[in-house]
Amino acid sequence: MTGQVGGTRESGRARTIPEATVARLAVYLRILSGLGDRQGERESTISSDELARSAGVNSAKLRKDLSFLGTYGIRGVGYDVGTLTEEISRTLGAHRAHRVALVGLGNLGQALAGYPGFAGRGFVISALFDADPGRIGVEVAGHRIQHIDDAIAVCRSSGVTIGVIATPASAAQEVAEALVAAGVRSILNFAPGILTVPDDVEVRHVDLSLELQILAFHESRRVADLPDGTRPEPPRSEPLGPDGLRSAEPSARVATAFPTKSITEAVAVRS
Amino acid sequence: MTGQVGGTRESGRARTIPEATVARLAVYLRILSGLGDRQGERESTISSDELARSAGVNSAKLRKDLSFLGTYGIRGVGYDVGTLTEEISRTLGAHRAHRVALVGLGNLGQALAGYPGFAGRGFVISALFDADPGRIGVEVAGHRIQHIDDAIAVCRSSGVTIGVIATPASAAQEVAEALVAAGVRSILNFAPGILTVPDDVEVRHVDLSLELQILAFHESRRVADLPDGTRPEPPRSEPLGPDGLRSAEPSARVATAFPTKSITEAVAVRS
DNA sequence: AATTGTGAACGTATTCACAGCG
DNA sequence: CGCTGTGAATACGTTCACAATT
Repeated sequence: MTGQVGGTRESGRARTIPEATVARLAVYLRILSGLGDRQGERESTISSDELARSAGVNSAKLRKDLSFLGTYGIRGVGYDVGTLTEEISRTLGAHRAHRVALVGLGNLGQALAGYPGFAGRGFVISALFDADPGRIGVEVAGHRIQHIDDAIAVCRSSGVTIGVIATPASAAQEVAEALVAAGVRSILNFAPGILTVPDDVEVRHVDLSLELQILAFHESRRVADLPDGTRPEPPRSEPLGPDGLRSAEPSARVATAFPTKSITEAVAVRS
Repeated sequence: MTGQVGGTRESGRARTIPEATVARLAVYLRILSGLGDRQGERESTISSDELARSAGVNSAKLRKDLSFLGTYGIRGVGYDVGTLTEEISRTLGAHRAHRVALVGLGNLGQALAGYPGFAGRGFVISALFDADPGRIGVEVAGHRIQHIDDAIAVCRSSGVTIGVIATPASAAQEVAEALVAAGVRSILNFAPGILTVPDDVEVRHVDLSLELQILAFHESRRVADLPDGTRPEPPRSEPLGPDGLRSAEPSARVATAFPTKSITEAVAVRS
């Protein structure tokens, strides 16, 4: 929320790093990491322009981002891949393994438990929790699911620092409180809805239906506004329908309030 | 990327709506929708302050957000829940059902197929695609998985407007191109890595490992700030564990480059 | 000659604070 | 009197453009 995230380093630069930059550093790191073994040749440097293109940003932004880490580039040459990787890695805390507790093992939770991006980048799943008695004891991704009521003890004793919530929305707040009580200060929340936590707890919220609605907004804008044929109504279309059948379906109108509330499965309810 | 998203309405206000506002409108809408039937009583108005609190934003921001839709509040009173719901809904295109194609039915894809947030908010899954021959024909969430090569024909004829990519990273670009060829202009991408698409295609990227890394960064900052300590070693323990149990594990050091590249499952590779 | 690092300009988003209105 | 709507102030983020540097 602050937009600026602090930290002090012994020697030189790097005082605070903007949030937006932190997110991109992770992207750069992924690209740099992939570079290492992908290129058979030993490419040891990369220019801001090249890296920026791979990351889908412009090079000025990239250079400014990197400048928050200190001065690691070589003018006229570029950045040493090894050094840069190391530096970003250090900054992001990617040197350490972080122990993760995953709460809620419905469809989504199970998918997350097996997600290579978790295990593959220094995130170690240390515990799985659920409230459903039918799930307790079941093994998923090499871990036995434990009851959420044991979360405090288990997380504390195993040093969990990151919690992932993949429960229905109705359980999320409660789970968050348990995680906080267990000393977890970083939470990744997949359940819809706001989580209320102490100020020193960092919450990131991934809201799938929100993303879809943002897309839907843009989608609607496309076809809206036909005052003067701005949109060439181009490639798509097809014998899509009788009258200028819109991409969206006007007939299948959707209630504004959410319809069924049918908890088809675990994962996340409502919305 | 413009930060401002356009649209014209016949009568009055609403010219362009900031991206940040669009995202929050979806949040407000969810809250308003939930309000309807949850409160037994017929609460017909809500103040900016109340709604803002539910949404986790401050009330000035909320009012400014709503002001982009037009003037629907009543001074001294608040907003009529019904009107406001309707207005936001219209703006977000939530009146229409949007047809969604989901590509990649590994763990994550299957979880998404059953996700209530998709079906529950006007998003209709119309087709499922995969490239794995072993999955073709399998039924998931009431749909038979089809081969990705058929995506163009199927999406066109069924009027799909939104594509969701839940394949491994290696397949994502190719899939995106197929979707674009099929006329899809809105893509939600769960695969890590950049997607290159034409300018008029809107891509939203959900990157799970990125989120974790951002959390890890903050996690590291918590314990960092040692006067000199090169190796950020012992995070001051909290009222955490018994002995000085560290939040992050210094021993289980993690390679900078990604380790195995083991494509454990579908979902998304590397990172 | 090529490429970094960065101050200054610009654009976007948030917050303040209060006039205007029901 | 309470609450909205919004201009003005501020904070944040991106882009420009060029001097510094290898």
